[in-house]
Amino acid sequence: MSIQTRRERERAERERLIVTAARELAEAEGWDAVTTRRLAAEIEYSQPVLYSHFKGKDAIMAAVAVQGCADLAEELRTARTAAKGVREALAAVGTAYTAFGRRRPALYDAMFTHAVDLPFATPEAPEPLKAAFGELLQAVEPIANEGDDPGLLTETYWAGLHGLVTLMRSGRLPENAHEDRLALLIGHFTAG
Amino acid sequence: MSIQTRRERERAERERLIVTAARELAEAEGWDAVTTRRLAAEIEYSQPVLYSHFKGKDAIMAAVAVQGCADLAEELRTARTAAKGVREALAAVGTAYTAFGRRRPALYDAMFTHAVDLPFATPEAPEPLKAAFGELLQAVEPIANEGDDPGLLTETYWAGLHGLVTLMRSGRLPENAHEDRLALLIGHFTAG
DNA sequence: CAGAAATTCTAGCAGCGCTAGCCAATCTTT
DNA sequence: AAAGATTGGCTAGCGCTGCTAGAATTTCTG
Repeated sequence: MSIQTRRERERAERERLIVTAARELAEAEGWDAVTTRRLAAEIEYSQPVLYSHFKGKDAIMAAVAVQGCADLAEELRTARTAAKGVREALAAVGTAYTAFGRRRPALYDAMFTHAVDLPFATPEAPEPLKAAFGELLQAVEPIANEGDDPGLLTETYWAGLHGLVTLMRSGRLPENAHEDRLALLIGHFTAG
Repeated sequence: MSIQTRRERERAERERLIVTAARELAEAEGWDAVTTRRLAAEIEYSQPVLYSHFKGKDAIMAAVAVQGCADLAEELRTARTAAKGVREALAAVGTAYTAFGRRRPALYDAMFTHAVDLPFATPEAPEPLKAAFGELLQAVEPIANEGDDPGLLTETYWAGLHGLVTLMRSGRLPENAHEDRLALLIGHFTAG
């Protein structure tokens, strides 16, 4: 029993090592640099070891994405709780969200851009995903007009933020006017 | 001279053939299926011929994206001009945009998701890109509050639409509530 | 018709995700 | 404590990718 648990503990630790190495490598050099060979070298094991933990590279990215959602949720929470009013909270959360996307592009891509086999808008979604969405929801809920579904409104607000981040990051929207666009988006959501 | 022009004409025709084949293959089986070998077989030439026309696969995708923007611009124009009022026009354009993204996902990805080496928000941007954005702009402009930059407002509206399309298509937003979210987005932009 | 020039093809490189099958270290049993 | 069983990691390699060098063929020129 003790030996068994020690092994399981070591395995879990190595799994965390893989996910952390993948995230750090992706954040440092982009996901293109995260090859299974490179990742294996980074953790000082051979390639097949990765496949004893994860089904494939996509599953590793999914694990990184889940971890990233926890980070995002925390940052959103901090921003939201520090804001004074409901309008300020919505703005703070929006600013924190887009800042996260710009500061950690590779992580953001794993979370919200890359095609990934994760249940999102369902009860089976991993806890960190629901937590991140929940932070948005708590910021949006107070400014929802009666009759509006807060969940749907949050999804729509999220889509706006996501669009801003991705279009800007791919060079389709100029970076310098980001603050103005964000203000416009927030303004149109708080005005309603 | 005549021989020269004939050759150039044939070359241009083959280039169109490549772009069309790439688009059709992508729309039929997804971009993963568009390998240089497969594409070469499709146009009945050998692989290196592709590289005499385009710098690489990404350049082919960029060409497909430009073509796609022309398509989108046309559909947006149709939707906009058929609408009765300014609010209806904004809604019609938004609906047409998201419908385009859902109906032609591979094309949409090449245009707005895939990292692509195209000048977007500059005067040097290809004409079809500016045309597509121009359609959005013409729909947004009439509902802009005074003091708001219509260009920035259009970019923000675009971001909202883009976010809805991409998050839904990647399974992060449930498909069934799309109409409701779109209505919310439009509503918050027309309410101003 | 022969030489020159342009164009297309064959063949191959390096690297990718992923896996079969061997080998060694570890645990169990006598 | 030695022998057998089992777990686990490694080496090597498959089929594929985007891309390219250089041979070969076709086309035009003198």
